Amino acid sequence: MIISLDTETTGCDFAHGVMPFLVTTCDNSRGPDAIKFWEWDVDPLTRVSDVPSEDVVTIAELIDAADKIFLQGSKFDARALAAINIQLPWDKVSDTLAMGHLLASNHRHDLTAMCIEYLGVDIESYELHVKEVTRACRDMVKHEYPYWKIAQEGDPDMPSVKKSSKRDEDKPWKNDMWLPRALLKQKHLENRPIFGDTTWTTACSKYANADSEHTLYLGLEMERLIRERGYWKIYQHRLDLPRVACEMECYGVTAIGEYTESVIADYQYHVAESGAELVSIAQEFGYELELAEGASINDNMRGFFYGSVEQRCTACKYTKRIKHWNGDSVREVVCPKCSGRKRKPVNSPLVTSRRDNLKLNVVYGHKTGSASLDKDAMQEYLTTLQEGPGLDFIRLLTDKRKHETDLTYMQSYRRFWVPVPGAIGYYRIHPSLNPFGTDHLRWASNSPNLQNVSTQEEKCEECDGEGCPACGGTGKARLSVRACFGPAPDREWWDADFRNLEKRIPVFECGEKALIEVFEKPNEPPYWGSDHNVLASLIFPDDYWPLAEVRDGFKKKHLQKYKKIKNTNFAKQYGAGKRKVDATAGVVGAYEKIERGLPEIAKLQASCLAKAEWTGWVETLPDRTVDPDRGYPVLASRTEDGRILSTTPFNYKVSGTACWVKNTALVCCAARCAQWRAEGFDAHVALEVHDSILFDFPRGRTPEENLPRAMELKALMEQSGTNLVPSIPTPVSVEYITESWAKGVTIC
DNA sequence: TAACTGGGCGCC
DNA sequence: AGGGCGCCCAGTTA
Repeated sequence: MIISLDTETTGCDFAHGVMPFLVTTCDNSRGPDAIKFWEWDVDPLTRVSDVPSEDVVTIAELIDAADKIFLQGSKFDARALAAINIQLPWDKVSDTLAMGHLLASNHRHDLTAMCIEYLGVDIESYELHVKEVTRACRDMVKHEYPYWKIAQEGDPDMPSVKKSSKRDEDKPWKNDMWLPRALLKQKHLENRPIFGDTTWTTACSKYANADSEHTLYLGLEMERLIRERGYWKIYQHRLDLPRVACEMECYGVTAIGEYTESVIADYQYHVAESGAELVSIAQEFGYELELAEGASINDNMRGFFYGSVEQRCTACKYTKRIKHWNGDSVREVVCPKCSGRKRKPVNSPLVTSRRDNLKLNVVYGHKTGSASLDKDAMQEYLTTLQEGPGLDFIRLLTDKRKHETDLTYMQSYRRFWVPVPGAIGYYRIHPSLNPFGTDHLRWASNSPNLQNVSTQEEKCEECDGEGCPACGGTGKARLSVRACFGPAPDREWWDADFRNLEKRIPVFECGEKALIEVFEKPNEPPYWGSDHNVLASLIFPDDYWPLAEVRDGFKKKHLQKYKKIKNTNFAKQYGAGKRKVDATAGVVGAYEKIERGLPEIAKLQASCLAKAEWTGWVETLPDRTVDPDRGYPVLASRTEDGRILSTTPFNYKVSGTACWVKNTALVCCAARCAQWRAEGFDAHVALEVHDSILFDFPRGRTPEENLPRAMELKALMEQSGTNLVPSIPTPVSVEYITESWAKGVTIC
């Protein structure tokens, strides 16, 4: 028997007690009883659902009897079922989300969109109805039962709920689909008039049942397509990912409470202090500054940067500030407030006053052409402005924005964390992981996203060496946000990074000689293991070659040029086009010089583009252990007018392949950890960040005790690269962490 | 008030 | 026209 299954829950925050309140299944008998569902009451005061144990038994038996189970986003259902003590048998699972990504990596992968794409069926009406009903109920509850626990931003039990979010799942009403049933029940209990109509009671179950029914037929159709296109082996292999993601999510990442709290307090103090200083500088200019929150800039601040125009009514208190920083002309008009009103028009004139304030030159953003105040633009001001209050202002503001960004991150970690039992002062964060969440093969992570934890450390400004009183001789004014995380007291972390993974893949695939030398002869001239040096030799040959025999010779003598080369290299890696490459390098024709100097890479890029323009997609390098003939298909991006976005095919192929390597490594390492756990060694995979994997081990008595295990995982990771066709050496470096994530010790 | 867009910034 | 993501804020619009 083949079944599909769908769960509706009271939210996404499983670590905070979220529960399923509806389970629906559909089998492939096509009979009248194909669809079954169980809907449970949710206590409106606690949001705990009342799940009869006989229902749990029935559902477990049904799952047990099934040969195959179709799920849309199996990781979510696995976690929901785990909350009612049902273990999902992963070997039976087929996931329509995984299939949707395989069949069309950059299309929408929600059930509604995929039903339209693959079945030609529109099931949106069910969702729209349940949305309408739920929102109406939420409004009623807000007035009549204000003490009911409906989903709201700021509720500590539902940290992922956001007022306005792009993700549907995070929207408040999405968490309250149990509400219509509860509200109707309450009204009935109180003998109060029933509202709405009979469809209200069933809106949620009808929606859920439509989901499970369509998941079944969608799943069957998608499996057919995957077989037809020859990706069956790859699909089977990909099905390991949601299971691993589920394990990682359940385990989570530990954070150090005391440190996080003290850094938050420290940053808050600094932000408040620099904020006050900024206001006072503006005051010297006679300008009433209103600072924006976080790293953002508001119109008031823009007025201070570029000059402001203010209009005041001569008769009333009306004032209007006009942004003239973008060149808007100012028309003098009559006051809109006290002119032309009901009685007789007064026509009070407005008085316009202009101020120059900081009078910065506008730095234009490259995307929209509008004025930009990002950190690049700020950097421009920092280097061009002369000493004075203006420069002070920019310096302070740059700092404040950075601190505020870090602050919001840390505050969100605190919102999501839960105490670690038995480890006072330690907390665990369970970010949601989506192995199918990007346009290529990277994983997405949210609530919170631990893939963007800042690594940047702040230098001590008063530092004059060893005996510095400000920093204790460390040279650091503040540790990075990364220091908020670390292993629990009886644990240790091993952080394994693929070295230059995305750079190695194309180089070894096409055999570009100079770059292979970089990787194979890291301690020899002329490149000394640095691909920056290769670019330097191409773009600044006259500067580079005389110094090529000395390690870091070019870097030391031409630091500014070296920095430009480095940025150019990064821009190139992420797919920058000709104009941007030339601009970053500061050399006209830099792009061509690179192309001529690295002809094999250029050929590979061209062939990726040609393939994408012909077929619309590229394939990652095949994996001989999965399917030696096929790689994973990744659709290229297209411009608005339908052409292939020329920068994406190569980039997608390379980062897709890199992630394939990391994904296969992750699966192997997770399996190894599971084996160790079965043997009594409690090892876990805690996190992945695109080309790195973080392992959480029990603390050894010495750093060496668990080293062999770490080396075994390193070897497993490295094996993934050699499984590619062609085989690619993918060395892994390993850090050992006992205190905080910012203080790793490089082992190899 | 909610939904949406744009800009900014963190990571790889 | 510099790839991928998530999150936050400001400002506009329905």
